[in-house]
Amino acid sequence: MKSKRQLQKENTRKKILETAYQIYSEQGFSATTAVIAKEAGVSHGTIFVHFSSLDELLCCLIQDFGDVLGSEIHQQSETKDNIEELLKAHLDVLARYEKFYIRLIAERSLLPEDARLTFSNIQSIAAYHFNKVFERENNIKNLPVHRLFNTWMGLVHYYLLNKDLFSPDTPVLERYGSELMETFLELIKR
Amino acid sequence: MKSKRQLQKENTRKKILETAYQIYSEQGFSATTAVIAKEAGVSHGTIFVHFSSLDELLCCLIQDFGDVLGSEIHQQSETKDNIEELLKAHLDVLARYEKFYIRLIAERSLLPEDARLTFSNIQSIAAYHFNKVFERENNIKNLPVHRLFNTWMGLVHYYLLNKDLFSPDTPVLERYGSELMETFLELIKR
DNA sequence: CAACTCATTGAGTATGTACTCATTGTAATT
DNA sequence: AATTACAATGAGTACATACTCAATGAGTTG
Repeated sequence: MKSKRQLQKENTRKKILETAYQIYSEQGFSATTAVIAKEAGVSHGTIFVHFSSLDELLCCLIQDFGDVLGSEIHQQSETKDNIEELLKAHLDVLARYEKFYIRLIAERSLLPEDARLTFSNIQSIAAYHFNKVFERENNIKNLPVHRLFNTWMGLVHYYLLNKDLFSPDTPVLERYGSELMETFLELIKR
Repeated sequence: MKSKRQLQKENTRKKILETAYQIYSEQGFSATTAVIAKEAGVSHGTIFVHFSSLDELLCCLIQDFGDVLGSEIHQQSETKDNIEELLKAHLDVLARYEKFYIRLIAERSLLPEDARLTFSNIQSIAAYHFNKVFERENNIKNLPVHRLFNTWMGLVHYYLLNKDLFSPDTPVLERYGSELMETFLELIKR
């Protein structure tokens, strides 16, 4: 049985993480502790009671996010056994976290080392499922699977990173998801 | 006839811009004025004699760079009339400015508005030449040219942005340029 | 209910960095 | 030669932001 205090502490921590997720999604990772604290409804100092530094908060957040995203991609991909469904599942998951995911890939170069690892992990999970499905397929271009995978990732990320050009107001994947799939499927067809 | 003073002033300005280009290429755009001044061998305040703010320096630099890169891509592409040569010319130019170009696409989201426009212009020039060459070609997949272009750009940028994974020590395009071309050419083949 | 624990507070500190400006020395002008 | 113009200087300022810590008051314990 948890005491009232423990619960409150956990709630505060969770509240900070959730708020940071929202703020970072909207403003990018240069958002300040002051903004996060205010929005979370806690005092400035409280953040540093729960996290020893901004970097640690960032790492926890991205780690958590990576875990969720990774497991979602895994789950969604697990049951798919044709390429089209796999791509669709992939895009569906990304679409659900689009804003944060864009920030992640757009500002990756400025993030702490740990955060980049998280990102690599997500890629690995996706790559794994790609391999499984693509190897079985034989009506596609004869290219190493990892090159096809990189082409797909490149295409998706290119649209996400250039959201301001492609789709400034509505989510990119909502608007262009099917076009991306269509293009890729057409390209890999033998 | 330019006076000694004018010449010195122009030289100093040029020196600052060149140094900034080098420093930003190595350290990214979060490098400080102090570092640039020191490396350029001028005092801190001199930077602000020539540029009213860091943002202005950045914009001048990126503008100049965009002009050079754009005109090089234009020149190199002008004479090419088959896809393979065009892709090669494109990669050759990018390879020559690889470090700076990577910083540009990696940190684009944090750059001032003007800088992003520059980037769009470069893309437009490349897109123009793509159109010219691709329209003539008829042994390729039946997809709108802009989608093929985006696929190519996505693929190239994906490798550049993940240089730390693909090729941490040597330039990415030197190592993977031909693989990228080969992949793309195979994909678009009907 | 008294003593104690501890999550929270927020004014205060430390640090980093863009930008200023009075001063200086050299080139241009008279 | 004397005067003026001005490029360059660098110590100093303003400001933003991560992080600290003594004080607080509600929760827990005996």
